[in-house]
Amino acid sequence: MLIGEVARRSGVSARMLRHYDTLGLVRPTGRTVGGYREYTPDDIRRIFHVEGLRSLGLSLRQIARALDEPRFTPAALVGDLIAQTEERLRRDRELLERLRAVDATGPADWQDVARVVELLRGLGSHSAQRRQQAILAPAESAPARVLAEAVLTESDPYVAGALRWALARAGGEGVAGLAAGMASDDADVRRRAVIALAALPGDDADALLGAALTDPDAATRRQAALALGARGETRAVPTLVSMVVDGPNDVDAAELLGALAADPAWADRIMAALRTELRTTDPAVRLRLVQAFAEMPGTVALTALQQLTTDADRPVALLATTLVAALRQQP
Amino acid sequence: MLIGEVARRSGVSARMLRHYDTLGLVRPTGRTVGGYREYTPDDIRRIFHVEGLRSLGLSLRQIARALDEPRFTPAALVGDLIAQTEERLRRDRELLERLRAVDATGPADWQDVARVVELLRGLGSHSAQRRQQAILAPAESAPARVLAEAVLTESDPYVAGALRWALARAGGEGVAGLAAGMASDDADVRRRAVIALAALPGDDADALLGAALTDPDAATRRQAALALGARGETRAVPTLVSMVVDGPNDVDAAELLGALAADPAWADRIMAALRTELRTTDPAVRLRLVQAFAEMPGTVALTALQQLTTDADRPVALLATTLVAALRQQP
DNA sequence: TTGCTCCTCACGTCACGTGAGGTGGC
DNA sequence: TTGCTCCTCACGTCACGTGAGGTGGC
Repeated sequence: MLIGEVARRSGVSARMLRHYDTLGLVRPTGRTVGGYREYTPDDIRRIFHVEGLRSLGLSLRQIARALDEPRFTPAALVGDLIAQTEERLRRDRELLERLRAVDATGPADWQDVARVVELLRGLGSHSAQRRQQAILAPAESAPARVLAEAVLTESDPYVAGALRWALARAGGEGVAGLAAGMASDDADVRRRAVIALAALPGDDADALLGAALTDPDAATRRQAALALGARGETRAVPTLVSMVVDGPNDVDAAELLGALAADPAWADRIMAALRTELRTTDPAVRLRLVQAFAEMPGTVALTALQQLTTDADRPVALLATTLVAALRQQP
Repeated sequence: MLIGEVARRSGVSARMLRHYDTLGLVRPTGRTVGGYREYTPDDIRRIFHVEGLRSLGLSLRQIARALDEPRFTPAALVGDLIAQTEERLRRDRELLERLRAVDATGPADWQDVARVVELLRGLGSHSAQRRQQAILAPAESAPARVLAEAVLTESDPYVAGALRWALARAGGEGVAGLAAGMASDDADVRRRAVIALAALPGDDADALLGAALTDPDAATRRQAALALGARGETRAVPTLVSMVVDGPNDVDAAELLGALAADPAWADRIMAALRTELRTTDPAVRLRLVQAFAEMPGTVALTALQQLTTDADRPVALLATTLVAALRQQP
């Protein structure tokens, strides 16, 4: 069979078949009188053989060895090819991430692109100091989306602080980026998103924080409650009350409850909730609740604490007495 | 700054810096008297600029355009780069799959490798006929692992049949491959795995089929019960009974229950289960149960059906009468 | 004689690495 | 004078595509 027909049947170009011939990879068994290459069925099988190995990513030289040196066994080479392919996949995944981040900022010119790439490079550094610099360096504010992505994975507290600052300054797209973080399976990521959202204004941020009150992770719920409480959102009250009961951040929670109790209607509800919790017998919990009473607006706090000065629970009565005295000293 | 120091600081080789110069990409602003390239801080910034764009996968010529033609805006090119990277990722993922499949067969020589590649190519064809051919062609039996993977995704019933046949012939690793399929989130894949397991002998296959009795997908559970019932496994009884009640494959299920009832102890249990179900008022269910009675061993069936000839439910009584007559005719 | 197929030789691609052979500045 | 750095020119890599210029067989 002449080279043209072989090319048509095998899908390998005539040029490549001549190249295989030059390399000694597939030598046609015969030539016509006119010097035309003549391929036998065996030659053609060899061509398919070669194409099969090529589809695994072997180079032509590797294939030549594979076909001619019986000693050259597949085991090691296939392993190498797997490792190389995995490495290429890893790099390409990283590249795609960078490209998507750049694309998301909608750059107007290549100057913008270069800035985002540099920011990403800085944020991807292993040195916390480099990350700091990358955040603080840009003259204009960095793209909010990129900062939002970074704040979701930043574990260094100072760098995270800088990121939140830059994010608040950048405005706009930041909330959307953090919303993606709220959908993460990783509780740490959700918690970081909540902390960053706390610093961003707007109804969208409010809504996301509200949703975070029912987060499966307790620390995330607490951060959301603190953020909402600070924004004067009474939705946070039940979580804040449970924070007083459970301990972590109880002082902050109590302070926010006191502020929310400035509204008399809410003062009643909050006091009722705290009194219900006081029925427990856990002494530590009762003491935290008494301290929370002291954060309530003046009269409310005094009335409640005075009743407790005669409580059967001795430490509670003592603490209440002390707090009443302290409150009376402050005009 | 001379080229050597620039190379050291930027990480770009001196050779590449000269190359950038030739391309006009980064031309050092000055030359010393001796003709040495002299880079200014601005030149160096430009080098970093170039490296940034290179990290996005732009070619040197694209970078040259990007830096010199203000009209050449990023939007389209970045989109193209994303598309190209996605395409490369897709190809590399496919390649990795092929390489892993080849590696898993532990080929002794390149002849083996080529055979597996050809089999994979055939199994990946869009034509069902090609897939058939690929399965039936190999002189030695094809690697079981590859066949197992293929049977999990094969939707053509004839090709799937050929695959199961080849798999049973190949033996060995097939069960392991199907076990992976049992862990799939896709109910279709699990069902195909169960059907293929049904044709493979051994305790491992038994165990997997047993586990499939509690599969979330009803069709998968039914296939598992039919397979286990056919192997004489009484574990399948509850599912087989519910198949008689629910309808699909009720005739097959009843037949298998009849066979399992050859053991008198199990005959009692099966009859008890069927009688319990007979308390329903659904006429179709009752008729299916009556028909199932007829599959029980001789005396057991006759006794049960005779009682039902006087059932208050008219169609049930008629069917029972007919079946009693039919059973009496067969010696 | 006219298309068509085939031949060999050779250049271009892309981002470099690696010399060879020579020179400038401490 | 001796290293060191720099210079230009040029070849090699890898798997091809694309001519140019020429020839064989229907």
